Amino acid sequence: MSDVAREAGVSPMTVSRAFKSDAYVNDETRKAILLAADRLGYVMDSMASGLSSRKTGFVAVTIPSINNANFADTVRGLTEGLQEKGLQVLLGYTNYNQEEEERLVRQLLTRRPEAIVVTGGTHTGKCRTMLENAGIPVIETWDIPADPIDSIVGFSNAEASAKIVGHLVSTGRTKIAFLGGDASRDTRGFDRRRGFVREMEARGLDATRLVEAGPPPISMREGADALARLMSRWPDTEAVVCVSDLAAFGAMTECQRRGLAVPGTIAIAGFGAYEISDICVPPITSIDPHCYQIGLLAARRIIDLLSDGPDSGTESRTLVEPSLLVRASTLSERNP
Amino acid sequence: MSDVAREAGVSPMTVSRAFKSDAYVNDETRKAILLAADRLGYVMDSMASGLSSRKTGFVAVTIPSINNANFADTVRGLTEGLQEKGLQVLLGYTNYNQEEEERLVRQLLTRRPEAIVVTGGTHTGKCRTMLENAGIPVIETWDIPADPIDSIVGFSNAEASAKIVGHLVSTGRTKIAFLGGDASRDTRGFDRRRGFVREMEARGLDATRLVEAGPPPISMREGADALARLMSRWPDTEAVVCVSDLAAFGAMTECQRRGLAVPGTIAIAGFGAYEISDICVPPITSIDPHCYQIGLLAARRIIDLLSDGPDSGTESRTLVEPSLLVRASTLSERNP
DNA sequence: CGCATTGTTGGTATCGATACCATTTACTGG
DNA sequence: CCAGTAAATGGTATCGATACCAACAATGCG
Repeated sequence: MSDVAREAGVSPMTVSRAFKSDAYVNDETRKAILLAADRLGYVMDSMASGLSSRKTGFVAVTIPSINNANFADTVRGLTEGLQEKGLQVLLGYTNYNQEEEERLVRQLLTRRPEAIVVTGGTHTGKCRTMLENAGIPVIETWDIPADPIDSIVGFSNAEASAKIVGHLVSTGRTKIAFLGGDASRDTRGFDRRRGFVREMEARGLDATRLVEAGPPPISMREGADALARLMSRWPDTEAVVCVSDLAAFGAMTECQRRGLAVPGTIAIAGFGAYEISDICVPPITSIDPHCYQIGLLAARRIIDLLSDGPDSGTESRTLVEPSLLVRASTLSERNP
Repeated sequence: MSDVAREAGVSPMTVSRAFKSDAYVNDETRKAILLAADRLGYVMDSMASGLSSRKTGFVAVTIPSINNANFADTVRGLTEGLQEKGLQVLLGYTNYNQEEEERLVRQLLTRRPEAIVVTGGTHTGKCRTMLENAGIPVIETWDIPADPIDSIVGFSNAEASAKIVGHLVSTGRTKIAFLGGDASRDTRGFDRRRGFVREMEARGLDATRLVEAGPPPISMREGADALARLMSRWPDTEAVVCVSDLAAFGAMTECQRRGLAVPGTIAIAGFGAYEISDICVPPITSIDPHCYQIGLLAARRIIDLLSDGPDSGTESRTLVEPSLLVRASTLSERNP
């Protein structure tokens, strides 16, 4: 920076100001400085800037998997929402593993982010403590934790399942199964299953047709395999609620291979509004959790918190209502 | 850090060493220091550490889109390959836009990464200059640029297409179309198209059946729409090579809707070895570019360059050979 | 026993920027 | 004509760590 200052014939302090947009600098001076910087190929050092100003411009974000279009959409919403304020997303993924999340959060906090966004509301004790003591806004997303750390931007996974059950029952089906992952690791998947069981029982229906497809993420292949197991154990199943569209699509391909008509013999519903569920034949009924919107709202919340001080007036619980997308895979039996 | 030093009864310098794994510190002293740090809830400041040691621990990575399983796999490979050396990926995406890439690279360089990985070998002039002058290893991936900036880890998109053409011709098909994106933006997609045209012409076949599906990324829906246009213009088409599996799957669903048998009436091939092409019915012939491997090899290359000095002996061109995955969607007409 | 070596710790300058305060100049209004 | 204010710039301390050198104890060897 002092090289640039020398080149432009000003003090380093003025160069520093020229790179901030808001400061008092003469327009011509600034122009000359930026030109000099360009000549020398100088680019600012945000690390040093952050150390001095105590603003790194980072927002840390953790997601379970980078290879998942839903979380990717949330990250897009975050990135785009934060861009206008010059904030940059620092991304990490946990592989659906809470110990990994703890390690990751520790690593991310060493970068002194100005806020942190985590997926889900269940963490190890140490991880929670670190988040609580970090002294920055913490946003939990994709869930509605009973005891939030700070702010949340999410929806009820359980109610989303209930919504699907309601829809399936309204089409005249009662022998309904749930196809999901191991309970222990994917807490959101588990919530969906819990919502399924609760709603089935509330309607006096059998809620024991539960198939486990393995640890998350559930692949299409695992969805297909799980459907095979489901049909061999409960051959009279009329509908299956899947933990995600990927599992649902896999399950549907298995039906095709077995000659089971969808939705004639069995109805299939998914979760996530992935593109595939919209375009496959038949298209699959799904829940749109509005992933991009979650990211955008989290970004807005962060911007509010960072500008208005930590106890901004707005509600710290931002709820997003998932939408049910009824498609051909669950058309009424009477109206196929 | 000096708080921790006081708590543990040592100097700040010793605390600093206790947090590095390689330094001379008495085991008991270290244990006491880590305990004290835990009591105080202290986490290191990597930003300050990086400023002082001139090692930020960042490796910058740019990909066209975060919402793409192929690039996500490459990022996974990078992340996992770099983890053991304590290097952290700093990710950004360009939306398939070179101006955006330039902006992004500038932003990333302000974070003083120790190396940078970019997707593709085509950049704006300024972007290229910035990369050349950054003074860090630069890895271009997913391509084989004619004039690389530094190292490359990639494969020939054109040859991958040629391989598919060869396979289709070997099944007895000659009226083959290419379904891809606008040439201007997706350079890798354009290379695949170029490879297609070259190989068709080399075999004396008509290489004019080219359908454009819009700017990248090409969605499944766009693949379906493009197939519709293809069939209305050239109804006798026997096979279609798609720029990606997503477009290919979309195209196949359109065939299902139109009652065109795959592979009986028309064969379909994709690119990318996405899970969907393996599990859909029929499964779709594809090219596996070994995305994860690309990331892993790039990580290895970076580790080599950072440890052995900038002119390490190993070849700076690391080539990955894409594999052709022959599946039912292109089964021979004679043998359906 | 002296001296080199190894293990362990501490002190000081420094990384590259900004916060904060001081200073200079130009301009306004009474 | 001068105090008062705003615009523009400069100087110094500092953010939180590490590099580098120095110091000292314990150990081993001839």
